[in-house]
Amino acid sequence: MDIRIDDTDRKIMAALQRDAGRSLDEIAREVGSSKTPVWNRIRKLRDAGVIGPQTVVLDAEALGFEACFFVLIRTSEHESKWQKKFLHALQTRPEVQEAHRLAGDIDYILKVRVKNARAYDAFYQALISEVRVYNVTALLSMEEIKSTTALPL
Amino acid sequence: MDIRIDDTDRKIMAALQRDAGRSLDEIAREVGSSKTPVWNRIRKLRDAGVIGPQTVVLDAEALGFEACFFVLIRTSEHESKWQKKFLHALQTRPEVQEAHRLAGDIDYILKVRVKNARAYDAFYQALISEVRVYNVTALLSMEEIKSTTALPL
DNA sequence: AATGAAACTGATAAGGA
DNA sequence: TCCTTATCAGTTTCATT
Repeated sequence: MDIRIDDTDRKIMAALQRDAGRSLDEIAREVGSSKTPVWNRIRKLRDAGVIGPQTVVLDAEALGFEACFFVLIRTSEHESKWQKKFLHALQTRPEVQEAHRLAGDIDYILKVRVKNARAYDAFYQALISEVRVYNVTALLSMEEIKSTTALPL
Repeated sequence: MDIRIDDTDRKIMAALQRDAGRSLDEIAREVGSSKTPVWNRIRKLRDAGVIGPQTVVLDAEALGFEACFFVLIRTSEHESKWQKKFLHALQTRPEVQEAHRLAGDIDYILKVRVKNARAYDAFYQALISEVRVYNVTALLSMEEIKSTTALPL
């Protein structure tokens, strides 16, 4: 299950991150190779799960998602039963775009994208009624300065 | 520049978010329409900028990006000259995957993806030597519970 | 919205460095 | 082993109906 990733693989992935909606020929030209080897490498990386699904970036604001919150959560509960329920709630709710378990003082951070402040409140009320949390701080984004999923390969 | 987005448009975008690497025929089947109208709608949405670039999701861990920090920043400086410099620093540094200006107590939040803790420290030192900040708190992610860019259309 | 035609692309096979 | 070339079914793109 070990996979060797060389420089050409990295170049291909960088090219795909930049714009995955291009032909193999164009990608191949960009990385200085040709169709077949590029295709084989992409397949290899996909099979290994290094390259995941292909998506499009949508304009959240244009689609009415005008509010974005970062939510800092502290909890006193750390039993596996509680955690399971909490994780399930996060996975299920589509407004949760990111969720991380943290080291230290704060236990979890969420990124929550909603249409407006009222929708955030609805989310918040639903969450705290589902699982007990000790302390919640919501940080409201005023401006998205940067947003990318690209890794600096 | 106003664009009307109807239910079919939303279905198409939802389908593309799920998996953009499919043929028009498949997308059309999924949304219950056919090739030509779907193609015309996608083109319209792309031209309007609602549908943005196409990318691939890469496995950060597999590529050696094993550390992810959320960085909370407070600053005392609010002049436009400082801000310009700060924003430029964020835009330029590839380890910054997200940056938001916040309302309230904390001024900015960053999501920083790096290979390891040492790389984070290098980033941090470089940042504070470039621009003055009053207070920085780094939250270290132990586990990425959820990560998606999909909007719940 | 369906048809259809031309250009382009993805996917694979065969053979070479 | 990895690359190049050749091939062709499938796909995109777009004009016409």
